[in-house]
Amino acid sequence: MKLSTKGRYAVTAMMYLAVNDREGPVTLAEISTCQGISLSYLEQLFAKLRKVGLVAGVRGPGGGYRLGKSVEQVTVAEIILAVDESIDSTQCQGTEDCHAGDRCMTHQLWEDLSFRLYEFLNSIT
Amino acid sequence: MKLSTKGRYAVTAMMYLAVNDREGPVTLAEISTCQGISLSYLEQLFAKLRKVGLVAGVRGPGGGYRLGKSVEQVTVAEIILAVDESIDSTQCQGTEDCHAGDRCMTHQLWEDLSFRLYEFLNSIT
DNA sequence: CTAATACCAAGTAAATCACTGGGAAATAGG
DNA sequence: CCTATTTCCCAGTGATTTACTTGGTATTAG
Repeated sequence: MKLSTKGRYAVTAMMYLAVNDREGPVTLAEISTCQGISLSYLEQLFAKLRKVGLVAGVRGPGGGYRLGKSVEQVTVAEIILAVDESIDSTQCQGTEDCHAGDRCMTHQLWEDLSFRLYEFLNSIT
Repeated sequence: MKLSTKGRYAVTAMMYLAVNDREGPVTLAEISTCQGISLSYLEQLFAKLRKVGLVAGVRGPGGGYRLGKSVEQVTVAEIILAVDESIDSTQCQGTEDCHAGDRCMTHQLWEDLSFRLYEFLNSIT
């Protein structure tokens, strides 16, 4: 799980999409000028969002993007995982015991915390 | 607010420190072999942690690091903020209204979410 | 005195970030 | 059919960050 500007861009863009959904598809150019991100960078982010079905593209003039699911079904964690490829788990898993037979107690603690964070980020847009 | 491997390293290292605190200071070399991080990289992380008083170094043989505060007073958010320099806020703050007088509604939404995340990360080690 | 440790600084390959540029494909409106 | 608009696609690029390496200096227990 990762949380950087990239993920923030994706989340705010999705929020923008959710807010302005009823009036037809939303142009990437519009989001670009609003959020101050370059158009092509947004394209890359939305390519990933489209790949997991979070958004759907509508081509041609008057086109743009709309949400792929209903607003209630989209979680923040989902968006971030789609855009930021998640980081690998910890090393030293079970094989080597770190210190006096502690057996990576801290790693387990971290996994607990990580899971709680993930659960938290499943609060709806 | 940022959340990457760097922050995770710091948090797990602090956990390790908290667990093995009673038996004197903990060596960086020990943490290094346990977590699979290079010693000098750990030094850099602990330099930042020491700067904000989260840890205290003990020099000489038999030395190492111990916690700067009691365990209950250390929050995860604190550790991450000490290590990962936080990212700047959003652009377009109030000055330019994005679309049909929306006035950066999505940015406000993001700030709400960001604040809730921060509040959540103030759960003690 | 010596070894172990924290401290400090500079540099480095690799990855990632945010962006630029150039296009192809689809499609609404004329 | 033509054109403008938009999504889609791909390749490259400077800046920044990551995680590490190297080479030291300062402190102190034994």
